[in-house]
Amino acid sequence: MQDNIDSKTYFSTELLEWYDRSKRDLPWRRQRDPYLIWVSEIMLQQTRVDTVIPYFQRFIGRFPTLKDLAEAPEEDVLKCWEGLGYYSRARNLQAAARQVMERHGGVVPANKADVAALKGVGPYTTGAILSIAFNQPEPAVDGNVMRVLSRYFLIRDDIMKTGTRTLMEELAAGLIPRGRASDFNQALMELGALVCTPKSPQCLVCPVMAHCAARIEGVEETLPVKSKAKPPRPEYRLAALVEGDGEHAGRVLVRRRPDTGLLARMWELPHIPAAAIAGEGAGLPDGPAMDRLAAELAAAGVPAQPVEAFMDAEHTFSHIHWNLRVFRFHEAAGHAAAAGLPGLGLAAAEAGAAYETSGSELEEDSAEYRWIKPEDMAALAFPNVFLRILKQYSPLWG
DNA sequence: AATTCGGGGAA
DNA sequence: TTCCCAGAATT
Repeated sequence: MQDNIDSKTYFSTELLEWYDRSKRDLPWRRQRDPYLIWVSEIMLQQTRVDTVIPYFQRFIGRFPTLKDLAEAPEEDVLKCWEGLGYYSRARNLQAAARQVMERHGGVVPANKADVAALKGVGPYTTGAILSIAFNQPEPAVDGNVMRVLSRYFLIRDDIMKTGTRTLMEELAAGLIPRGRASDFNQALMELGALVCTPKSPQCLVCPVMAHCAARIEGVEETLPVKSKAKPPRPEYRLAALVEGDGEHAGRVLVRRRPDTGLLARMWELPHIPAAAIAGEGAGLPDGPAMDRLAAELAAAGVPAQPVEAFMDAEHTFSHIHWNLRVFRFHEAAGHAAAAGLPGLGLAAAEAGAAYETSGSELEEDSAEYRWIKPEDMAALAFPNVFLRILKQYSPLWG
């Protein structure tokens, strides 16, 4: 046991010394404004430092104070988050900022219960805010920390299990040197990011290599133990890029997604589910696909004529893999084209059935549609996959 | 305890 | 390709 205590003391001391010497100069480390620390921590959830930096700079330029964020239109916040992913983080962050305005007079609270009660703030972020911004001795256990601790202390528990994180928090709490919670927690994550990496850890330059149990056993590459996530399920979708006519000339049709679920409240090109698309297995023809899409558009009050199959696009979410086939349409102002393509007979209708999915596939029937021009893109948040499509359509839309 | 939430960088 | 990243909310 004495050896164990020495091992812990050694770990904390050496890690802190290493951090003081080699920490990165990151934007959110240049001050200790709890609001800015908080914003950075939310952005950093499941997201790399290099990805976050430009978003952080832009975000705090647009919303310099918690009050600015609380008073902004939600659309502005979402637009600022565009491309960063996990958009509920942005909506929760703003909701929490409004919480702070109402409950705490605009001052980020410095106690555990109040911080943990903020929307979008879970166990990790609670510890991160309290320790980094207020130097309180709370653990902040993320993926980096679990990797470092699992190796140094040779912990073989599956880090995907809830109980393992609790175990790690108790261990991490006991490692925090008195008065150095802020630096120590950041040091732990910094080590995981720069040295104790998932693959090919740089043990030879690690400040705590001498007492790292996994290194001594030669098993550092096998830790942490982590059960594999399920692969994303494939989904096939038919999307429409509708060019406006007449008063809509120079515009394209977009719609806003529902308030909840995947990509909530983001804007997108209209699309419908399909069982498959041409080139993906069955080699289905494009005609029936365009027919179904035209019917969908007509139902939305937008008669349109198909022009061509424009492009395919893929996009992987955590749990879904989208295969998109995008068709270009031209608005047919004046007459309802719900009947579908001219010249498509019964055979085409039967082929169209092959696209249909088995379950209920009705898209949001009350979806909000809008004809937009390129300048409107500055105010509307789109998922990256649709930004790519629009950019390929024309640089005007990039 | 399992699923649902994006997107991209690195090997 | 595969992994996984300064995770949280929901069911």
